[in-house]
Parts: sequence; C-alpha cells; structure tokens
Amino acid sequence: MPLRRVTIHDVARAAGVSTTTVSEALSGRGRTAEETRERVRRVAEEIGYVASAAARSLRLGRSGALGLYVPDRTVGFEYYVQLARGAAEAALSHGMALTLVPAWDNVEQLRALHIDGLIVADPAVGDPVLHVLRSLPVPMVTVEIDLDPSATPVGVVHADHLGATAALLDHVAAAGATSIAVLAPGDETAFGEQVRRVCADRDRVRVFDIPLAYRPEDATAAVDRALAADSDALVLIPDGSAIVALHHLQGRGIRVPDDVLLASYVDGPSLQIARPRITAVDIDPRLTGEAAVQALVDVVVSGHKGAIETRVPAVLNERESTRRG
Amino acid sequence: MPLRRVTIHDVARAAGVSTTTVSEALSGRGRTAEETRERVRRVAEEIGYVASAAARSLRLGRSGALGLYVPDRTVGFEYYVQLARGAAEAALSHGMALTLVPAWDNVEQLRALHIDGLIVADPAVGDPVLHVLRSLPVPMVTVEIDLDPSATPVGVVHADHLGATAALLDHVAAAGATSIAVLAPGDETAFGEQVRRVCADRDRVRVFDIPLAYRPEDATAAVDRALAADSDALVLIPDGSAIVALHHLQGRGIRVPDDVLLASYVDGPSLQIARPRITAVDIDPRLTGEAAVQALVDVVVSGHKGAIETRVPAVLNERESTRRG
DNA sequence: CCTCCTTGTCGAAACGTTTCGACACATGGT
DNA sequence: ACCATGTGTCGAAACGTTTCGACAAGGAGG
Repeated sequence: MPLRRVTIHDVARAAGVSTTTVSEALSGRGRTAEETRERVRRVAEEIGYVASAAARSLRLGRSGALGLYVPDRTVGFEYYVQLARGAAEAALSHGMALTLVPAWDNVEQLRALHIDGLIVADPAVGDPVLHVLRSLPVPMVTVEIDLDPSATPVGVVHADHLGATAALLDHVAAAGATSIAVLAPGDETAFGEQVRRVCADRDRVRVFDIPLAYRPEDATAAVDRALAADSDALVLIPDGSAIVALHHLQGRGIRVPDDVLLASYVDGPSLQIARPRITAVDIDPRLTGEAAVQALVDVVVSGHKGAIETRVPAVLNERESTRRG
Repeated sequence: MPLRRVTIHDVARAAGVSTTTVSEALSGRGRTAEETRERVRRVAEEIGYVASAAARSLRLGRSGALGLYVPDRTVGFEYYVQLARGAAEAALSHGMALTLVPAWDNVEQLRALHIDGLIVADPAVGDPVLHVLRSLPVPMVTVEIDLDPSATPVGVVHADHLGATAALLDHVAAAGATSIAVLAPGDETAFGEQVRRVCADRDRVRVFDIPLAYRPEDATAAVDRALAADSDALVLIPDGSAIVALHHLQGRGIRVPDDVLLASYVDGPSLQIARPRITAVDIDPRLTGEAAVQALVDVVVSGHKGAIETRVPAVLNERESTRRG
C-alpha cells in the first residue's frame, strides 16, 4: 500500500540518463542538449515524478517556506485574510509555501518553523512578539514601515498613505464638510504617523485619538468627542472602525450623510454591505501580499542585495456616505 | 558572516558522545543513561542546536507541515481567521508548521506543497478546488461534515448544530416570537442540512433560502421575503449575514428588537460591535482549529487508524437583539 | 569458567536532491 | 598532426538526520 515514492533515480533510469542530467534538465540549469531535456521532461511527467522538498531543502539549505505574521487585533480581519490569500498564492507560484506564524513569544519554537523569510503585517512599535521575531535569523519584509529604530527589514511594501489621506480629505471637503474630524491611531505605526502629518498641514481638520487595537467603546467615545466638537464629517482611520461609528451614529439618531459625512480609510467588503455604503480608500491587500512575497523571493532565492521598497496604489472609492443631495 | 549551522555532530563532539546518542537523548527514544541524556540536553541548549527540519523530513519521509484550506467566500472572515490562529498554534505546539493552501486547481503545484495532512474548513459539495485537493495523497480532516459521497476524510470535527439550532430557536420563541423566519443555506453543506432538519420539526418556523456564498443583495432579498411573510423574528444562519440584515432593517426603518427579533447563528466580534448587540451561538473557532490539528497529528505522527470524530461545544450568547422590554 | 541477559553506546547506511569537477568527443585553427 | 575550445554527460560527494544492528561491559545463574 505505501508505494515507494518516485525519485529522481527512477526518472534517470527510465530516461536512460544520469541523475545529474535529470536534475539539470528539469531545473534548466547546466548545459543539457535541448533534445535530452525534452525527453527527460516527458518521462518525468509520465511516471509522476515530484521532487522531494525535503531533499532539496537539505541540499540547498533553504526550507522553501515563507512565514506570515499578522498581529492579534480584534478587528480588521478582512484585510488580513485577503493579504494572506494574495501572499499564499504568490508564494505557491514561486514554488514556496506560506506558513502561518502564531503570536508566540517562544524563540525556540519559532526557530523550529524553519522559514526562509518573514512577512510582518502592520508592525507596531512595542509588539513583544515582533521583538522576538526580529531575532530570527531570516530576512524580513514588513507591510507598512516599521518605526522601531532597531528594525532593519530587507524590504518594505506600503501604500502611498500621504497621497491617499490627502485625496480622502479633499474629497470630503469637496462634498461639503466644513469641519472634518479625523479619528486616527497614534504614531506607533508609520501609517498613523503619516496620516497625522497630512492632517497637520490643513485647516479645518482636527485629529482625535483612537487606539490602534481599539475596542468598540474606544471608537464610539472618539466619535462622541468629535461630535461634541461640532464636526460635520468623520474620517475613520483604523480598519473596521467606520462600521462601529456608523452603528453608533445611527443609534444616536444621527443621519449619514445628511447630518454628518462619514468616510473610512481602509476599504473592505463590509463597507459595501453597510447602508449607506461607506466611502473609503481601497488599498488592495492581495496585491500587497503578493508584493511582499515578491520582495522576499528576490532576496532569498535570487540573492538580491540591499533594501527593496514597493509602493502599492491606492484608489478612492466614493460612496453614498459622502454624497449629499 | 554566514555562520555554519550548528549540527548534531557539533553537539556530539561537544558532549563527547556519538550522534546516535545525541539523537536518542534529545528525542527520548532508545535506551540512554539518564545522566548522559541530561548532559547532552544541556550541551545542545548551550551551543544553540536546532535540528534541521529538512534533514529530519528527508529521513522520516514526513514534511512536518499541515495544510489549511479555507474556501473563498465573500464573508465570514472572522471565523476563519480565528480558526487559522487556533490551528497554527496547535500545529506549532506539536512541532509542525501550518501552511496556507490557496484556492488553486493545479494539482502539480499543490503537490509541490508537500504537506502531511490537510484541514478543510467547511467543505461544500461541488467545490472544484476541494475536488482537486481530495486527490492529494494525504490524510484530510474536515471542519464540518463533508457531504460529498466520494469524500473519505480520516477525521471530522464539528459542532453540535442540531442542538445549537434547537437552543437558538427555543430562545427566540421564548423571547416572544410567534413566527420565526430562518434564513439558511441549502443542503450543499452538512451544516445547512442539519439546520433545516431541526426547523422542519417545528411549528411556526419557516425556512427561507440564502446562498452559502451570498452577496449582500441575496441576504437583503431573503430578509424582504421573510418580512413579506409576516415574520416577527429573523434567524440568520450564514456567517456575517446578520450584520447585513441589521443594516437592511435599520435602513427600512424597522427597529430591532422592538419590531422584529434578530439572531445569528455564527458568533463573532462584529456581532458585539453592532447596535443592538446580536444574539448568537458561539462555536469557538480557535478550539475547532486546534481539534482539527490534533486529529491530524494523531493520524500522521501517532499512526492512529480509523476515523476520528471530535465534537466542539456550542454556547448560546443571548444579547439585546432578542431582548424586549 | 562459560553462557545468557541487560544496559549503554556507537558506526554506518539511508533518505533524495544539487553541483563540482572530470571526462569524452567534436570542431576549428594552427 | 597537434592544441585549444566548446559541448554534453556523468560519478560522487555533500547536506543533517534517524535507526538498525553490533559490540563491550557488567551481573546473574549455572
């Protein structure tokens, strides 16, 4: 019952060549005659040869797996699921696996994961798990800039938050807002820091604090503060918080967009499910995941030297929550 | 700079024993003197030895990775994220990695993942990717029963949907509902099939169809049909649909719970964020993920024979959406 | 003293790749 | 004829584990 696995030796025997030739023919390295190469490929296919990842890893000293660490927030699931999907697909298309890295602070066990590279989504200053992860001897790419001064990732992929925030504020202003409240997290992430920088440059825009890993009460409290300050437009930055705000506003009998305008930063399916649909900036998380994998592959397998920076585009999705009339 | 890795030979030399002894001491197999065992452990720790996963895999013929496939739905993210987290943690605590399996239908590439076992979340009859996955030569555990007759997973972990549905319906009835509309998916999943079975046994309970992978319009349409049939309580089965329904009801000016009662089947953070908070049955997805990994580990590493069935508990979380007065 | 069993240790083979260096042969220039 | 160069192929070593079978030492029982 447990059939012996088909090895490269079987292919070699069946094709009448050496294992060296098989290896070179299949990988495209070395100098093999085109005719031989073709024959070997056909034979391999025929007898169902799949190279052993273990043997290859052992020889190459690479595990063939990339790790993905996503922080343990209470919200923002949609974003991370899509990010993970994009990353997993990109990894597989490069012949690598994407391994989920749990929020674990035991170095021993994390080392046992044997990954060749690590993707960290939304690194936050002070995350203890992240601190441990940084001590792993593998290259790391962050999605969004890591503000920790001790961090030296080999790559960063991030959206143009400066531009996107500006576009969002312009849009809300154009929609008739005269006093805009931006509910933003602090500067423990580059994201929050950049948003705040844009806001600081503008008149009639005030920033209200909302924790990065917020509880619903945090969000509603921030909304109340903004309303008390006579804001007529609310821009919610953290993923998922716009929904909370909408519920809260509707609970208080405040109409959107008639009484106040509402916009979100991070887009996602739930914003299109909500009524009214909520205006948001779409930063495609799948693309982001793919880019992160690409950067890591460049470093790990292609041996790229030096830092890699990838920018993913942001698109403003204008919806009913900022449309009056 | 690229330091040579610390191997078992280094440990052997440093401890003055053979590699055999090191291997046996660290793994606890074989018959090693307790004193030697202790010394080897200390030395290994000291010089920072981490066994090579690749070498071990090669020798053992196991990759040390479990795969997780989650269907590509438009909703239900929270559930799957928690499931994945639980599974990843459980896997790591067994010294294995959890690999994300993308929704890909290329057998070649999927084989290249080299996983020892596969967890499939919510198998749906007719899923083409699932069909391909079944042809992989690895044991498979499903979360929820696979209704496909050609499916023969080695394990199933599922909640007591029969009991949970009954409890939910009882609760809603006790809260004052006289005509309960249950919005449930069809019987392409065991989940839907079981819910329908419970409903069929009851008076004053009608079932309305809602696709498993629903778009928001599908959900709102089903809600409208239920309301047109004079229902005074809505029980939404698919994950995430209760939120859509709540938005829709509020948009139509219908108050919850005053005008109609609302309850969800799958619980999640967003149901506690909503206003009013929505009653739901909590089936802890983390526990579910852990159980799935446990079953797979039993089969793959401990060589368990025969089918494994694990039941995870369900708890009714009563909230404001079904509380009148 | 010889045999038998137990206990602790070890040498060496095997797992399946990739790749270095060598070899054989052909080609073309001197 | 000889050498230099280029092309296609291959043997064998190496990657780091686990484990089978063997061996030595020590006691128990005859």
